[in-house]
Amino acid sequence: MKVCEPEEVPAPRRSDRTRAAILDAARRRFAAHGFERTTIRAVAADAGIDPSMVMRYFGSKARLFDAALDIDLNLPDLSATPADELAETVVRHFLRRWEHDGADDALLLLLRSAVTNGRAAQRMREIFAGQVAPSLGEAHAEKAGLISTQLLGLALTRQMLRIPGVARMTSEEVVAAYAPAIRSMLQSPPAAA
Amino acid sequence: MKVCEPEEVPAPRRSDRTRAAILDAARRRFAAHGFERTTIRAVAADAGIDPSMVMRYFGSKARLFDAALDIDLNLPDLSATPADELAETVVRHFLRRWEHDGADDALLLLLRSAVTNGRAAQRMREIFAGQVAPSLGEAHAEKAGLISTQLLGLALTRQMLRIPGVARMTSEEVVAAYAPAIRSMLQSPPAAA
DNA sequence: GTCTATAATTCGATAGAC
DNA sequence: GTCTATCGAATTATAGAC
Repeated sequence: MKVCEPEEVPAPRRSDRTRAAILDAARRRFAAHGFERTTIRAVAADAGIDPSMVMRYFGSKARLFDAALDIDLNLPDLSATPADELAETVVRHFLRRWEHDGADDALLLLLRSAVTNGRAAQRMREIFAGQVAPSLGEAHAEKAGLISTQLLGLALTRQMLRIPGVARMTSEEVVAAYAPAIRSMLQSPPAAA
Repeated sequence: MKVCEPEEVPAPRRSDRTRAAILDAARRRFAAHGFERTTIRAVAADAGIDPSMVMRYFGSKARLFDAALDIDLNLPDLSATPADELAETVVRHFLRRWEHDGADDALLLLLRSAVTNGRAAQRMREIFAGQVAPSLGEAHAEKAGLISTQLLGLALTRQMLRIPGVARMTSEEVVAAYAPAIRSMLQSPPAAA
């Protein structure tokens, strides 16, 4: 039995660390400035390596972008949460994320790119269908679009545009203001298709 | 009495038309792709003139951007609207705008630029303080931020990201889904500062 | 694997002819 | 007022040395 790797099991290649550093820097840059304003040079500088290494690992700026958009929102399973607690729970979940991660949050990264980039918008639709809707559980899956409006609107006004009336509220004030609106959406009958 | 101008009174200079064409093309480009992806060359091509004319009229890309962001949302005065009708009215107003103007709507132009451009975000805050809040009337001015979250979230999911669950609804289904949420926000007591 | 050097584009901005 | 021509800077991407 060879004991040459004291770290985790899945064989941490020597320069997977470089790859991860590039990806991390790219996500931060894309999140802060979107696709166009992000340069490979700046990503490489953040990662502490040479710009050509980015090309070597990811081939092109577009493929780096795709790799950066391969995102797991890491949502909790809310399918067992009682309907009357669901609204508060989901709002608190995202507020806590944004308090912790700030502008680096994966959802904000996607949002910032998706408004001017068709590929990012497509990825966002996939993520909402594959992660947000399942997280809410089958009972509320058809309301995922409506809930998304609330959460994305909140991300916009509070985290990105920083509109004073929303950005200055405390977390609990935000929960108190938005949870009733979300709850009313969960309770109302589904719209006919 | 000289009768050499058969048009409107305010003396339509010969090449105010050129200026207007540039501004119109710029607004469309900025709205579709944001600041960075918009090139002066493309704007000029859309307007049917030479790129150097854009420079002559506006000096720089940044000043063209500022001119394009000098926007009147043209909001109706809702201060006299009864509180229980306000929610439906404001949602219908924006849905009708977007049906008519599509992606060229001034609010969408601003939004698309504001998520990656600090100057556009600042302009958006000014416009919300100077146009949206006054439109709602003094009684609901402090709720302008919350209402903005709803409207911007709706703009995002329905017009820009086109998340299926929201984009496929009819106008009246959207009104029925969102108006109760907005109404509950207008009725709830203001959050403490 | 990492870096240097550079090719090939593209863009904002300027100068100047007509 | 409008256009031609072009500069200088920044960028993606490639080729190749070590």
